[in-house]
Amino acid sequence: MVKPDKRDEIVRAALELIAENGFHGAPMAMIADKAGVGAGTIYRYFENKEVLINELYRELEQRLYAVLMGGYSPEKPVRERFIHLGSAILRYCITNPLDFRYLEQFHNSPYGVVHRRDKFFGEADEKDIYRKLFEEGLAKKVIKDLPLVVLFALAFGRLITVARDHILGFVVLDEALIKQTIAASWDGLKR
Amino acid sequence: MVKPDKRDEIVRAALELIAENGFHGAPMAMIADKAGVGAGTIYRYFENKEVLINELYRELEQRLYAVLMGGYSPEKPVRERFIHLGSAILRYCITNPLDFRYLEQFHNSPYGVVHRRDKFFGEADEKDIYRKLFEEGLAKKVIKDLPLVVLFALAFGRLITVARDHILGFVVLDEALIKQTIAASWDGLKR
DNA sequence: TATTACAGAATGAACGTTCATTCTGTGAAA
DNA sequence: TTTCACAGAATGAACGTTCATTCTGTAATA
Repeated sequence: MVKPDKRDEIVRAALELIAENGFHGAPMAMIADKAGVGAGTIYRYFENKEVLINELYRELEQRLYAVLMGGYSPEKPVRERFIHLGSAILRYCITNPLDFRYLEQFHNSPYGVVHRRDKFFGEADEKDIYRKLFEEGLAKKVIKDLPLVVLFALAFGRLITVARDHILGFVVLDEALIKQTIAASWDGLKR
Repeated sequence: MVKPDKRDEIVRAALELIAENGFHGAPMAMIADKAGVGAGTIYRYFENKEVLINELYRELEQRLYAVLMGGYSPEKPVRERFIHLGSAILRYCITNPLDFRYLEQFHNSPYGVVHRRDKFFGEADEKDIYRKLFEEGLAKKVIKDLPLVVLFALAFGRLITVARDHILGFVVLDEALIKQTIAASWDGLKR
């Protein structure tokens, strides 16, 4: 009975508003307006704002995961896989600036910290390809002997920063620059 | 007539609350309470909340700048200077977690984006030692030929990420690990 | 006494959420 | 085919709360 297109409209509106104005620049009334829906209607689909925010995050996370896995071959060398993942992330962020901005907002909010803490102390996730990749790199001694968390920060912390600069208009990332950036990132990791 | 110690208390309370709970977890009434001051009193020292937030940011920026410049010798080789700056930043963030968290909150808020945009399109700042350092590195061909913004992201984006992980308790950064992290960061930059 | 600094109560705008009501589409009855 | 009854989807005005800011009376200072 529940038509999914209303739900979709709500999610899309929330994504757009939150990505552009932050959580506090996106009141429920405004989201409803943009979705072409009554304010109360949102609550037929989401228990409250927090649930909406978390559900949207999970959807984006899944989309990103699908993109990362596209063309990913676990049997290739560590370096190649690293470059594959790095390029995929950068490209995704650049072609989906709204998604990227939303993910950033989320990660830099209390929601994000809780989420990360849960992940960190929780069971190893089957989906956690980074962890696997780095652990293999460590075992094969092709990357520096540093804690996983530090490796992750070194590798991707910088990429995210570059993506943000692109979206804010401080650089224009073309194909060549993406390649060079990822290569530089790898240089920091490899032994 | 205006006693500066009240102002100081207000600033200190704001720093602590905002660093720990974000801008929206730090209502003016709570800041006043923590500062041991009436809510209205804040407005004798700061026109409004935004002004308070920006002023606090500028104070922290200056403190950080002073730390970075301590023992900095512009005549030393690029690599050494890079390592000096990187270690100084990391150490500052680690020993002043409140400052660090505040700066992060700021940078990830609309205030921060405006601030950065102004800086980017404004005149070259005399205080901008990174720019000078990287420009010199480029001229002397010791670092990769990439846009300044990308170099900056590669170099420090990751350090910030590592610092956050430390503060959130995901790694413990000891002296050795700091050294290794900075070294890895340099490896990504050098030609 | 006149002036300034201050605390905290008062104010009003903005927000998330609720709920009484209206709308819409479907299936039964005629 | 037309009419009617009904379920449940949708609505938006209203509510209670929270917050930044302003107002007001009081105490300290000069």
